[in-house]
Amino acid sequence: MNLKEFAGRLGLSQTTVSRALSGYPEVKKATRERVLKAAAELGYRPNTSALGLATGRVGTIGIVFRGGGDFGPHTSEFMGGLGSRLQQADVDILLSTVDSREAELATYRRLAASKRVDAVILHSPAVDDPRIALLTDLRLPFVLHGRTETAGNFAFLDIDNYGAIRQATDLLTALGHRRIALVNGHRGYTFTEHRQDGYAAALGARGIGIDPNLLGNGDFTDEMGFRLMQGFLAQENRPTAVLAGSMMSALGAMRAIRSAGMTVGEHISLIAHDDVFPYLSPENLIPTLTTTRSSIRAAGTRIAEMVLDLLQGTPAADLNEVWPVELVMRNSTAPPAG
Amino acid sequence: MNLKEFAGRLGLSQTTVSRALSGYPEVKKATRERVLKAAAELGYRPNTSALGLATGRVGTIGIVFRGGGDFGPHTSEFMGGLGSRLQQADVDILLSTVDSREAELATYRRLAASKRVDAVILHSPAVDDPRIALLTDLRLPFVLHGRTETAGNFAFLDIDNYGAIRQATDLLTALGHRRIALVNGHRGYTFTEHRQDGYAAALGARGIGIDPNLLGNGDFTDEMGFRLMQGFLAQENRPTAVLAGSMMSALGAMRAIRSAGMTVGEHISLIAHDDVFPYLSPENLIPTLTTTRSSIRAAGTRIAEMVLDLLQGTPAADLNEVWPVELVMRNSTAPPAG
DNA sequence: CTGAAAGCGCTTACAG
DNA sequence: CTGAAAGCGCTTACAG
Repeated sequence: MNLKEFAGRLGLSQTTVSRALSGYPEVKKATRERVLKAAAELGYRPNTSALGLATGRVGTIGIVFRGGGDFGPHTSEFMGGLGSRLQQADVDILLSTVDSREAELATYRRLAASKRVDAVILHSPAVDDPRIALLTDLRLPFVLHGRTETAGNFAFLDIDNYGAIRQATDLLTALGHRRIALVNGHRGYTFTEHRQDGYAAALGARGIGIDPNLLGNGDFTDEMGFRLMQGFLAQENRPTAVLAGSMMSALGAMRAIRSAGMTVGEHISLIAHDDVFPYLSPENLIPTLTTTRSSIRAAGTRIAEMVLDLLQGTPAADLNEVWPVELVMRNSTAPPAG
Repeated sequence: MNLKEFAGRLGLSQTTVSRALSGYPEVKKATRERVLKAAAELGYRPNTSALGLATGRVGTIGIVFRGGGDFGPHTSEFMGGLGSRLQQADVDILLSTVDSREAELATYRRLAASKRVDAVILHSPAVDDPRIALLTDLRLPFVLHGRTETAGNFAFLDIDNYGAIRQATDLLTALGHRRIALVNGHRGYTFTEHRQDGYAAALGARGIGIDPNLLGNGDFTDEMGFRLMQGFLAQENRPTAVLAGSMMSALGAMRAIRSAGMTVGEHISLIAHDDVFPYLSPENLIPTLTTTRSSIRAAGTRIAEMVLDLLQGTPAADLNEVWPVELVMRNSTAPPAG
């Protein structure tokens, strides 16, 4: 059923019905109520394409993922938060999958040219990220999950990765550890660099140099945590503590430690970064895990609000947030053994 | 830039340009090539809303998730497969998040009434699922991931959950196990029931009765696997083997077994269903895990093809597939301990 | 407070 | 092989 038919049934003009539905003030209260009631009863909804053509707004926010690796548990949590908040505003998410960085850029061009979305969410920023310039150029509004050094003012929400790892490393050095391994993300991403900076600063404060053999980079997966940890343990001068970039990496690291016949929280201390997965709690591991904690789902929710604000006209420069990260001590951290 | 401007630059009518872009045969080859080249150079793309209005097709497939629980690692893998295939056809995914079953039904009504999507993907079907009737009624094309007993012919892709668990249970009984626990999904879902049926059939074939105390239902999470397994182990007459519904449940079950001072593949045999997570391989666990294996990502890819076929006019009745599940023996299964 | 009509940017029968 | 024009279903200045 279209507007014409719907208005016809009510004996009103399309104009009045449209205004009643959009909550314009000029419509008599009784008329509006009648229209709203009928719309609910008959299930009338404006055609999205027509609405998009007429207003230039389509009620959709885009997000692009790289097909394979990107689509992990972190993404799920983030999308859960993002989606549930957007849904309250009747905004949907348009999800595009791409195979490469070039394809990602091409997708933003496509989305902008075809006016398929009102804004996009950017994620996993690199220190120097070409997407910022592209989107600015395309005049496609966006909110960045993370930060970048790229100039320009734009909306973003990041967590304090530097502070998180700085705190965690400080705890370990305070306990007496001097050989601390870091299971980090891929080089070049802002969060990876910030974490390494926090690590370096904490070690520097204790006069401990950085041993490149204790630095590992890779996906935040069980598999990669296992492999990197095995590598650390195979070294002559093995670490007495590890910082794991995610709960997944931590699971892998714990397996590697156990298979080497050692015990977490006794022979090796472990601190993990916890994005708060409802199905994988550090409280439930054995031993319970000391973590740096920040909910990625909450970040998704907040970013949804930020993008809605942006579309309402809030200046991007007013939509910048950096969230602190909490260090939660549990049983996986102890002074170095003997 | 819109069609009018773009056509103007080329000195052609909108009609001809539109036809060239859509690959209509009536356009002279030289003209078409000139148009295509210019479109690529100038980045011209038809406005999606206008295109949707004119053709009734919007190039978008919808999928609805329940905000909290639905959005787990299984979803990620599925979406990865779905998205990468749809992207090749320049089709995007519209993702809606809801809080309840009622809200999900309301969302399909909204999507249909506002013509926001060309089709939807349905997932997690219940044995008797009201969504089938609703979508049929709304004439919104759909492909179901899973099966249901509901009448009507519609497109679906499911895996043979019955056969998977039947095989797995047969292996355990053949090894001599008689007390076998089942960590299953929530009751009412088709896959849960099919799995339980396969389990019951295998036990029945050996004359073993079903002990309700060995049946557990819940989310496929580490947490739930841990809790259910703890419950099984706390029983007087504890099981000697367990079937875990997912790799996540298996991780939790393994932790529970270890914390009870027992060893998987020695004191307790374990078979997990593996949806093939790239970051969590049964080969890498200790011991390596015997699994029933079926890639949920591959299912997503295939469902993408099915929905594209459906929109091309393939009858839904021709789009029904049930995939076999492979049993892969590794080291977590052994005869019951003395 | 309400309505007739132009316009958003396409596609596609119809005419040539 | 190409084009002028109607039509898809809305919103919104403009007029009353």
